[in-house]
Amino acid sequence: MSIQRCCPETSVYDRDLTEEAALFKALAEPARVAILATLARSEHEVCVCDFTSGLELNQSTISHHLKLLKDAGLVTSVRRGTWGYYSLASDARVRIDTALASVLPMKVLA
Amino acid sequence: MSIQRCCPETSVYDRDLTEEAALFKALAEPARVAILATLARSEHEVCVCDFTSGLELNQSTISHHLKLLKDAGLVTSVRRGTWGYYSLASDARVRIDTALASVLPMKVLA
DNA sequence: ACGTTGTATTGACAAATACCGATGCAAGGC
DNA sequence: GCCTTGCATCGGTATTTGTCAATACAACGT
Repeated sequence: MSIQRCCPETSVYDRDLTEEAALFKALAEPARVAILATLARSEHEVCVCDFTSGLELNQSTISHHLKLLKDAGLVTSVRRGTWGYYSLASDARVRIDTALASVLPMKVLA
Repeated sequence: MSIQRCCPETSVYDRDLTEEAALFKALAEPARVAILATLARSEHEVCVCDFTSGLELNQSTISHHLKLLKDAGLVTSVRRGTWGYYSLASDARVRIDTALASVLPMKVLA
């Protein structure tokens, strides 16, 4: 009988990935991806009022999601008068791509 | 007095993005990204026992995370004897890239 | 058959989080 | 000054989710 090893032992990837997970967590809600998708497609900054009228959520809930996105560094905000405007952070795409690459690196073709 | 409109009205992106959000939710936990990172870097399938010994989590917790990843379609599993082996789903990378592109489409350079 | 072993599942609990109503705040118009 | 308006924040509740202990299950060795 040969040795019935369970497997060619693999060591678990040990780099800390909490930052990457936190970034993905910001994307883990439909309302937030809808906000990001809107910002990514808009030429200009987007008024908060557009989100409160466009999303079927309470105004305070939308404010909450905007805050989470801002905390994640994915959006920036400006206040002009009583209105608030949000834009996609310039490095949002790069940061997500980088995080994704940390998890699933592209295979280098032989 | 000109009309003090808040903004050039922007409509919120209206396609349903719950699927994309669900996919990102699978990536929204350090343990799960560690599992994916391990699978992505392994030549072979990885034994569950490697995760239970490599991650500082209860065996049932790891089994739970593996299930979530499997439900998300990001990993596949095989049972061989009493051992279980997990692999990265072949389309995992593509599915995530596609989801990300749905949210943040690449800008087409003029 | 019986015990062992590796993994999945169940149940319970705690922590995190999404949601809303109410309130606070800052800016503008009167 | 006061009222209105747009947004943020606070407080509370309900849902989700991460975690573990205990148990179930399936395959193997004896």
